[in-house]
Amino acid sequence: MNTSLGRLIAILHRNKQMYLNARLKAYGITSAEVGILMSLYREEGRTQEELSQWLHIDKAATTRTVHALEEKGIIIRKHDDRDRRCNRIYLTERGKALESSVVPVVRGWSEHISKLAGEDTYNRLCSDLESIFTALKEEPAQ
Amino acid sequence: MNTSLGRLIAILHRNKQMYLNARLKAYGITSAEVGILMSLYREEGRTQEELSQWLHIDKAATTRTVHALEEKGIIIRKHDDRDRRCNRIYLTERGKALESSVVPVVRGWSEHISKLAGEDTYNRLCSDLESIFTALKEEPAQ
DNA sequence: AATTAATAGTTGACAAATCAACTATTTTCC
DNA sequence: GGAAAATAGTTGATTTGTCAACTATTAATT
Repeated sequence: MNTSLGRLIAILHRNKQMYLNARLKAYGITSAEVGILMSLYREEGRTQEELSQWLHIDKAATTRTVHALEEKGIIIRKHDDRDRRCNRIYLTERGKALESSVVPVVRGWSEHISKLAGEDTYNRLCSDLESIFTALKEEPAQ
Repeated sequence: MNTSLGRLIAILHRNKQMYLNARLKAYGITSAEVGILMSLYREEGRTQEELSQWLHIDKAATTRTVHALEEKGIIIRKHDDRDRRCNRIYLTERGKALESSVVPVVRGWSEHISKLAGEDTYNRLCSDLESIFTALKEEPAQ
């Protein structure tokens, strides 16, 4: 085999980040913030811990990205009254309004890749990654 | 579809970095440096530009990673006499000696994923990514 | 009920990468 | 041959993320 999985994954990852950053700059949003936003568009009121788990990023990264979004007035943090350790994250009006701009850009990258790969290959790729991901989650601690 | 390609790619990418960093810490090598090293193990004497293109990273990132490897005495930079703009990168004895430690770790992650996915899925994933990658390279400027 | 464990979040130090602006060479082409 | 353009590399500012050590709060154990 000529090349390694790791290299290809890294290249694709960076390609995505550059694609998103270039197109979201106009809205003052970065690629890391998109992850949080997309998760909130599915379901508001998640805790930072839940966001970290969803995105598989360190909770410290979540803290910083959430703070940045709060500074920009896109989300607000509220203490959970039942468990005051938790911050629950909600979209502001401005955050909600951004959905119609942000989602198409995110979708745009997937479509871009889908066109390059062909739809069948793309779908197969997604489901293969999905099954790896599932196995990864069930794995005992490394 | 429940989840997005972008999210899965990012998660896999971070999983790889953590895997490598944890196992290469003992050798004083980081995941970014591995990319350069693996490329040099294939062929020494590449220029920074060639390394940047191989890894699809910014030339500024290459500069910094190459400098770090030089500091550690793992590689040396030599001006190309034909074209003095170029730095050609060579492994030191220490760099060469590291191959037998570094390569198995890198291979270890691929094997780890291969086990999780199953060999057939893994091979299919690699070839699908490869074809996307080929298309990406041939693409006109974004 | 009090101590101990675990969980959620924050902070500081660092690593990995981008972009933009810069220097130094080499190529092009008039 | 000399001006302009292209190429290779560097540097500074910024983003994205990890890890480790910390504070608060809640849950478990005795």
